[in-house]
Amino acid sequence: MVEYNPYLDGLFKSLADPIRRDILQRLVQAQHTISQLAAHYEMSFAAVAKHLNVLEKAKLIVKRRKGKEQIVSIAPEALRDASEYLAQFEALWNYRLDVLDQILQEDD
Amino acid sequence: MVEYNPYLDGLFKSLADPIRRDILQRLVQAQHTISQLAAHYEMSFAAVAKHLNVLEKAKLIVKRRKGKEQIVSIAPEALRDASEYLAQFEALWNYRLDVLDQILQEDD
DNA sequence: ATTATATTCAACCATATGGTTTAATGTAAA
DNA sequence: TTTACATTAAACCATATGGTTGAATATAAT
Repeated sequence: MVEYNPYLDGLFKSLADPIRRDILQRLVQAQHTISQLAAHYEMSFAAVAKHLNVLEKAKLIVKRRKGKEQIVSIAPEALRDASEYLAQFEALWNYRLDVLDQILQEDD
Repeated sequence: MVEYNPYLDGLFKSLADPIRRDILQRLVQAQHTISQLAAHYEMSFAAVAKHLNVLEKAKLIVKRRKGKEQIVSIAPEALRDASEYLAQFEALWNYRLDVLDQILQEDD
């Protein structure tokens, strides 16, 4: 009955880290190279690169090479997937409230 | 510049686990006692209780005692918070596209 | 061809996470 | 007041995570 969806695992796991959310905030406004992103944080370059790998596996960002640099940009489809997953709860929840309403009306 | 929001950490971390997502799916349809929930999974009772603690800390569920049982229900506000956080990206993204449009039009 | 820059990879470490089992606690029922 | 049931807490274990440093690789610039 449990629908194992590793894609959602990676998506939400990515979003659970404040550094990764901050990276997404920057990327939604403009693309950056890996170095440019790394310069904003106090941790090592390698640590930021690891965060980017996590985001990339979750399909939240894409990288493309330009010369010796790598340009990182956001991939909003995954954000939408996460958003739609949550919206589905709201739909179920509203359905439940409707059913409750009907039951109450039947008491009249 | 990084907005450390531990509330979002807990929210998305909770959603990153398939068991916890499944629990939320069940709860959005009806409330359950802890035992009822635990009966659906192959892991130990204690493990399920731990998952519920994670969800409770994230404010995704609430428990209330009824006799010797504890009744678990969903707390949809937190789901909405997560949903709104993601929607904010979509807004920023659309803004960025608009700006891009304007720049292109200025070339005419 | 050498050197500098940007990135990736590997080894390592401390802590967090998700599971276990067993003991302790709170509440209801006999 | 025992006894049974539901839950919580504690101790423990294996693996994952997020960080480090240093070496290796890829591309550009001299």
